[in-house]
Amino acid sequence: MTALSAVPSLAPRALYEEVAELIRQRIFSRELEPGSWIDELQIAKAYGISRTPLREALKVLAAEGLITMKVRRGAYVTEVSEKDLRDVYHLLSLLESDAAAVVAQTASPAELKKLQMLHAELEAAGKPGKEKHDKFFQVNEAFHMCLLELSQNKWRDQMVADLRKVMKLNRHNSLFKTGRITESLAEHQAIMAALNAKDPVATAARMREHFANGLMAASSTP
Amino acid sequence: MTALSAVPSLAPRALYEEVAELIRQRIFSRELEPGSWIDELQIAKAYGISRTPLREALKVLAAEGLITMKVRRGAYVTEVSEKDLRDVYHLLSLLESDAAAVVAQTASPAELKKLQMLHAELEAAGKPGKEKHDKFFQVNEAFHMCLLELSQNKWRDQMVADLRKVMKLNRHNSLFKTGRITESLAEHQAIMAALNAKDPVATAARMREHFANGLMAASSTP
DNA sequence: ATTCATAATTATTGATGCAAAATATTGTAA
DNA sequence: TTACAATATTTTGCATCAATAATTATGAAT
Repeated sequence: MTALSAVPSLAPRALYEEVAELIRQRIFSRELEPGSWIDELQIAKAYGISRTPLREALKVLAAEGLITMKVRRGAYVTEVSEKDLRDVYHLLSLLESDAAAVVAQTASPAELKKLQMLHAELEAAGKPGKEKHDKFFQVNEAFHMCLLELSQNKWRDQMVADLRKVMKLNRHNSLFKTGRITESLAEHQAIMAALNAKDPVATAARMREHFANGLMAASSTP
Repeated sequence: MTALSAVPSLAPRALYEEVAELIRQRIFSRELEPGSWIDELQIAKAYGISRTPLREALKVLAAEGLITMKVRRGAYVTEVSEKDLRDVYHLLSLLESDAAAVVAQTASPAELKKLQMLHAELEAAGKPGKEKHDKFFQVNEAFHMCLLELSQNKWRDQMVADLRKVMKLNRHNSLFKTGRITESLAEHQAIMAALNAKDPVATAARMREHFANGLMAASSTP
């Protein structure tokens, strides 16, 4: 679902956006390690572009928190501490559980069905034996993002998206953790049940539990 | 050669940062109105700078949500709808009440004293007769920001700061509203009491009420 | 007179060049 | 040999320049 091959006629993105996405992926894949310096000249040359759009892309990534700008010293991939990770996780829990409560109150039958379908897709992707973990994580993110969108608050969408990007900076990240697939599916199941019951308080509680468990899994593993 | 006063302060900021701050202020003062197009050439000429740092500044402001970039159409000051305002307010309430709960649990006596002093300053600034509303709003923001900082989550600090900037885009903004000074002081008093009692649940509840009242005041006034 | 097409103007976007600043290197002296 | 200073190189940051895309204006044809 990368927008790298986006149709230019329908979704014309500026070059700095494209470059930002490319660097994002290089950061997530840890090709660019946290703490490392970003060589503007080298990257510009590698991509065959000038430094101008590259520098604009770096500003965008800095605003997202993925890189840190130091005056007269250039751009560095952000290093996230254990505390940073906990802090960001706490905020994700807060924002997403609130969003889930909103959806429990406002979702139409069709919207609930859409979530149910994504959940089914998630269960299929999480079947033991299958080793398509990428698919699981992708659908998992789609589920969370769908819930977010249904809560109809674009400002929260943006914040959660940014926070999730920061989470991806960390190698030991429960959002990407294997081995918690079964538990995660059960928790999603509980969330869906609360949503179908249109119980905002229970939905928020289930979502908070989902995050709390994820955090425990992340911190218990070195 | 620049028209900007390049004061070499202790924390030297890049030109694009300075320019971003200047444009921020022009947006807050409504010199640049929401929806209006930002003339790069004119501003660059007015500030006596080139368009390169200006464009980087615009990228920063776009990330904050203050301006919106349209492909091949330049930058526009963001227009916030009534719904946007409610959405942002909702998030501020969520984030700040959670922060308050954290502070209720963790604040040291010295930190509580610092908050108490800011509260006293706020009461002094809000005394009827005095017409220094600017002072009141300034101390009010300082109080909220101090609480935020005490909750020790820089990511939340950043998000709240950005959201508050978006709030400032709106003219009818309860965060700046006069006439609610007395009520606001009483609510702050209640928050302080809950903080001193080290009761996180009550503190969060008082903070939520504070925001709910602020929203009502904002929406009831045209 | 209205509509469509083409040209011209205008504004955004990307490239290149230059100066200032910070770091690395080398040389000298103690 | 080590420490300090001066020089050289690297790199950021800003300015200027060129090209591309879009909008507006103008003209012709129906």
